[in-house]
Amino acid sequence: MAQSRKTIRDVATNARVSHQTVSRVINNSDQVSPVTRARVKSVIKELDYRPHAVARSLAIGRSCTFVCISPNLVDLTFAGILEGAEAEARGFEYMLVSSSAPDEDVFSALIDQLIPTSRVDGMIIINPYVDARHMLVPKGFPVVYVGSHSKNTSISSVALDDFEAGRAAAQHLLDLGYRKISMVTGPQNEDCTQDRSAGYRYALQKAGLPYEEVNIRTGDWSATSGYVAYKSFLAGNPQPTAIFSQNDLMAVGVMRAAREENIRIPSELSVIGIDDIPLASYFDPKLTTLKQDLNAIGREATRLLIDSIGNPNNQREHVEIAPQLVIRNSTTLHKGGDGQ
Amino acid sequence: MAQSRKTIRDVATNARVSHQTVSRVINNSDQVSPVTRARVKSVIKELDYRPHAVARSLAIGRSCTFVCISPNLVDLTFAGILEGAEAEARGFEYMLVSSSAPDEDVFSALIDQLIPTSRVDGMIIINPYVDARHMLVPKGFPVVYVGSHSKNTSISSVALDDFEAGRAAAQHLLDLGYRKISMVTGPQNEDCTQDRSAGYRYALQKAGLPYEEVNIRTGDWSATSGYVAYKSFLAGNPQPTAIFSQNDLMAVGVMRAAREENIRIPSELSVIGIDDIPLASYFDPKLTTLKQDLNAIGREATRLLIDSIGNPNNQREHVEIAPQLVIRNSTTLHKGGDGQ
DNA sequence: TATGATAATGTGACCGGTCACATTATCTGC
DNA sequence: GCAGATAATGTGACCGGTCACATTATCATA
Repeated sequence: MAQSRKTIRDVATNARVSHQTVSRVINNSDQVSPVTRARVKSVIKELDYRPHAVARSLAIGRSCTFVCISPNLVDLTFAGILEGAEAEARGFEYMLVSSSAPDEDVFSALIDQLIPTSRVDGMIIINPYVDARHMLVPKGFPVVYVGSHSKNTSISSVALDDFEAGRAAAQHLLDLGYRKISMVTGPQNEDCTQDRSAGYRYALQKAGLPYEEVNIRTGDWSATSGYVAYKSFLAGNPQPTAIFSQNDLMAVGVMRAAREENIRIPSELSVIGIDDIPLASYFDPKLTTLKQDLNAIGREATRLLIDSIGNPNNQREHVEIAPQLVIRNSTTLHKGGDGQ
Repeated sequence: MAQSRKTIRDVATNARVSHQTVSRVINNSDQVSPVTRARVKSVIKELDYRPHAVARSLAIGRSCTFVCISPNLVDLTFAGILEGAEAEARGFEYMLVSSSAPDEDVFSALIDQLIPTSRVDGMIIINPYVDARHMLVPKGFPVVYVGSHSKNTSISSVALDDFEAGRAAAQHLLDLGYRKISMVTGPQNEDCTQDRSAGYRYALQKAGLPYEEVNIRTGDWSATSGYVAYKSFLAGNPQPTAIFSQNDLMAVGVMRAAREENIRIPSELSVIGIDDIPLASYFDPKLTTLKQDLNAIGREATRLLIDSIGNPNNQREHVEIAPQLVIRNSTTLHKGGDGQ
């Protein structure tokens, strides 16, 4: 009863034209007379014909699909980027699909399933240097990195302006009168950790303050690691009065640890993060932070990918998205003397 | 220089067999002699031949790809489900791609881009009743719903055991001695809201307590709506002493609002949520909640989808994943007399 | 009216696999 | 030693589009 899928040739027969003419109508070629076009279009509607994307991909040699691979999906940062990238891709008539690769092995398997098999035309990699994954992409395949500078001249990348975020965070605390500013960083091997640290260092230097290792702790972006970092600060002397956490999650961990020690925030300890996670204003106190426009980052990534497919030989581009200071209640004026 | 893609026929020529024999080797048919198989395999390796997934899809008429569409990606609940579904699909040699559809229009566009074009073989829809999206899927196309009972006998679904979650949450508060238990619900038109409410009602009834509208507020799952709900409770009398929030986010909003009113949690107000969001133990106090195993829900969704493709005529299945009570610090024994 | 340019349409091969079926080689039993 | 079964392999069409090129219709110009 229910006849099988309609093809371009069914339409052709019904419209008394060749299959090629139908193809022209579908692709809006101007090589078709108005009357023929109308007739074909009406048959298409009548038969409820839909072009077969897979067949088209095979014929033109492109899948019109991008993939975005992130280390996981539950990190809100990644999810926000993904949404932006997806929306932008839709506008270019590309599909964006996403997959997560918790480790190098899964990543490698995904690459193998997607690239040599021609399933995707391009790829957005979030955090390419989290492990050796950037090594696994076939040379020459269109790729855009998100969250890291690409160290490869032929690959574009987008990221938060991490240097500026680090600088602005430190500067905010300096502006409030703190002279000793502690910092909890992300993993040291990640670009954004290094850049945020460099910004922090720059702000201190400009203020004539020394950069001291004793004020630094390394975390792994998790709230738990922020918690641990704060406990570790307590072992030192003097106690921190202002902490710049390189992301909000760790800042949340810091605040929890401080509460357990009965340290009041912000009166005894100012805390600033980076990200502006959705729940930032639901913690106690509401978290001061540098917002990153994840959606913009995602959109930009797609744009760069489309660019690099259009002009394979053009120069790589590195785009940085400006952070935005959001002052809430976890930072306040330093009132305990002149600090350190 | 760089010659183009190797095909099955290139391999055939080099191995001095027909293309069909190569195809047999690739698909592990037992109709190939060991010696031929070895020869073909070695040529495959030598030429670094990779099968073209798109061509294969066209030939066999299936794409071996599923899509999971959620209202957005930034909701951690959805992301967790996605991760589970993705991992399970990989095991079945299916790809799972994900896309988000904020509204009915985008959803409809996605459907059109994916289904009639044969890009995907099946679909997981998270929150199919959030708007009219469940109406938009072509009849007969393999679909699994997540987060709602399917009202359609031919569609399988997976969800948290929402009734049980509602019951257990209310029961936990009853066990602590509360007799008046307020509730903040999700949108009334959603299945899971109704089921969680029914569970709550059941627990009250079993305890011989009346169900009173005055103790109920409707939210939209957002922290903000929990905040608003609590403020609204304050307008009533007597003040709530125990609140069951149908998700953690709204519970967080309730806690923030309570703090603003200098209501101490849990001594003056016990709060319980549902979800166990990753940050649940970083709020102050740490949130008592009913954990839902998102990963399991996702895995189950994929399994059901594969089932329904394998046996198109079999009965639909509705799977419920049990919640798990996680007691933290936002609930405590009722000590103000016997309550209401 | 013949000529060439242009617009509109048609033809068949092709993308890279798989399928159904045909063919050939090998083995078994009588 | 040969029929018949079975294993191993080959052949060509096909999935549903697009591409390059061929053909025909239409028109302006000399």
